[in-house]
Amino acid sequence: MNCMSASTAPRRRKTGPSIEDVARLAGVSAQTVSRVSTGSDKVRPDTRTRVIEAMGQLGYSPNRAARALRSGTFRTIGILAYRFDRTGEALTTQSVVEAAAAQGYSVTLVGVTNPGRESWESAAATLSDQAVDGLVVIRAEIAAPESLAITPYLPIAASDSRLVGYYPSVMSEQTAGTVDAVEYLLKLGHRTIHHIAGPGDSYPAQLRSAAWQRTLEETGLRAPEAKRGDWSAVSGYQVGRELAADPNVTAVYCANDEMAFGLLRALHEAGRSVPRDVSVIGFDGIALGEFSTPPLTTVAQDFHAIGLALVDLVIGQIKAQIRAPVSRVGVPTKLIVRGTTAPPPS
Amino acid sequence: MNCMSASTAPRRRKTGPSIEDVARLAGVSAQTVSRVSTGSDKVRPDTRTRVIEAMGQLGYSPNRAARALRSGTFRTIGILAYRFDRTGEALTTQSVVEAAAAQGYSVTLVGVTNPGRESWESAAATLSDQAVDGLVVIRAEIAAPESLAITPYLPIAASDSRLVGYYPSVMSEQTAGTVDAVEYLLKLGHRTIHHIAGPGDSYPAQLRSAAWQRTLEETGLRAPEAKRGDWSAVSGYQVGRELAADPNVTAVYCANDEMAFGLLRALHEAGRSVPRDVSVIGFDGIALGEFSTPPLTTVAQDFHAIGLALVDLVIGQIKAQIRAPVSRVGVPTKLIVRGTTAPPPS
DNA sequence: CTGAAAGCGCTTACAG
DNA sequence: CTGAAAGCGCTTACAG
Repeated sequence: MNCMSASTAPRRRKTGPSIEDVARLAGVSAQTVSRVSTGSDKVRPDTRTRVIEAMGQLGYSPNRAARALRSGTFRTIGILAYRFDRTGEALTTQSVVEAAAAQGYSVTLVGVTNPGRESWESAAATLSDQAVDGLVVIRAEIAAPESLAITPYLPIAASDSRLVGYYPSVMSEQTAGTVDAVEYLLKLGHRTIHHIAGPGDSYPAQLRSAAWQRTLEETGLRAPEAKRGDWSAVSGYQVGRELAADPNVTAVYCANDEMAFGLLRALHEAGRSVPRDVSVIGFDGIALGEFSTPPLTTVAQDFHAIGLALVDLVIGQIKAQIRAPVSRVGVPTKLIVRGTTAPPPS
Repeated sequence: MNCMSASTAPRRRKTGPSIEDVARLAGVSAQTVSRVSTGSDKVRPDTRTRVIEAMGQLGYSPNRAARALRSGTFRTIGILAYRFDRTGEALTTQSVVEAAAAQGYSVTLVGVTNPGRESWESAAATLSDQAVDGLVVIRAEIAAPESLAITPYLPIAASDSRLVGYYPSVMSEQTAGTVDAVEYLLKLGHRTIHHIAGPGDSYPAQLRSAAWQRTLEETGLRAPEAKRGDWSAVSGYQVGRELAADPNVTAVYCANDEMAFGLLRALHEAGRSVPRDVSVIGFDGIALGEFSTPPLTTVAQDFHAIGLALVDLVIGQIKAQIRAPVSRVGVPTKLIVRGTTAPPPS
């Protein structure tokens, strides 16, 4: 499993040059060095130049711990999530990192290893112990908003349906997105739309299911019984097999793209042609959706915009030194029509 | 795009109780409180209890900045990557977060917004300015290892082919994995194996291409000219169309799964049946690979094991207070045979 | 097992 | 525009 090769000389880690070292070399006070490194404008140009030269020569960079201790700010925001490796979380995290970096902030990941109540409390406890100035919560799958016991003064922004109404929030307009999908299928001529829902304890899943049902009912249709998956492609495949076996099924709205992938395979195996026999729409807009067979029609979320808004919301609060009022920013979804949708067989 | 609703009273953020407050309440010295919070065993049980009670009552948690400043350790490791939202990076990051948390470490993300030389230098500069005790570098796509100017005393572990030989490294055994894939196709009876390579400036891509070519040559075959993609499914689709148009092509080894997805679609559109007419193997083992049509045979990487090994390597160095010798841990890949491979048409 | 003192490396008032 | 002093909240020697 491994092989060792030549080595670097082991040595104790030494701490870098201090502000005093720079001050001495530049012939100024530590005070002035500090002003230069924080970007204050109250320094004479030639003094500044001398200091910057000394910094370069010594390879100085300010000790973040000392700076944080004194100034009371870490220039770091935390991301709290249940997992970081799924589509939504990963894309949002990437966007948060970029947006935060653009404003000079670092990002620390705060994971929750299991979704039980206890671990959320410990995550919250860890949080106050954390070196962050603010917090972004993304799809955290908590049991109850109250269990997220965050210090009342910590700036926070969430993208988690459960937390809407409790904290400043940024959410995709899932209901509108669902309506778009269902109405599109209806307009294509389908007599009813079946549904693969997400897990029952997921609030976004509930939202999408409710919107699907309501849209059908408002058109005077009775919603057929929904199948339920767990977001995974396997689960979409499993419940998809029942759907594929039912000749009355001509259109299915899936609560996410991965389950749609599973359904696509189930339909394929059952010899049902997509979109000739059955139309399928997913939700999320994952990159690979363009390369399913056929390419997946989907309701795409704009995770990039969500990350940006989240960072703006948190950094705004940090700068203003106040927790923002509870609010809700809605980010529009977009129906991307590709190859899995067509009129029903005549 | 948004709507505001009722508000929480805006208030200034206040700093929590200090160690002195706890000491006073518990009737001990700050010293003793410190011993309790750092888990020292030199405290009498009843004293400890009293202190813990006081901590709970006050909601005390130690100020990380002060602790870091005094002790010289942040209990944080940084992850340096070009992006965090692709399969490999996201899965490795998740694994690093879990493993780090298990040892009481937080994880800070250090992104590199563009892959040019300059930004790597600035990322490295930012790094010394960063509050981390050690660094994990994952698939960073740097131009040259030398451009990653890390303080020589910062503990580091990398999972980046370019960095092997420069830093302690953890890598999938890509060459062995490629050999497995190519030999499997050969054993199935294919007369030659075509190849969709990754981008030319990617070292992992070069490794996989070289291993593919060498394996063919060692069997006495001349390797056909490789097509080149950029890791994306679209690129796999584009070069895949040429492959699909060539009747001599019966087997293709793709440098990653996403390009394989693109190829699958190109073959499908060209009316070439998989695996009857053409066999396809990918690399990575993404979750959706099980749900392509047909399910994708692939060389899976164990990103979880990679993350674990990375964390062990870094934290080991932090604890030992030395930069580890340059080493290389190889993590085996695994050929997962699914539905895209079969003997060639007779 | 417990405590009084010093100091980690900065930035924040306060002078000049 | 620049500097001398104080102190952020802890932990690290050093005593006892």
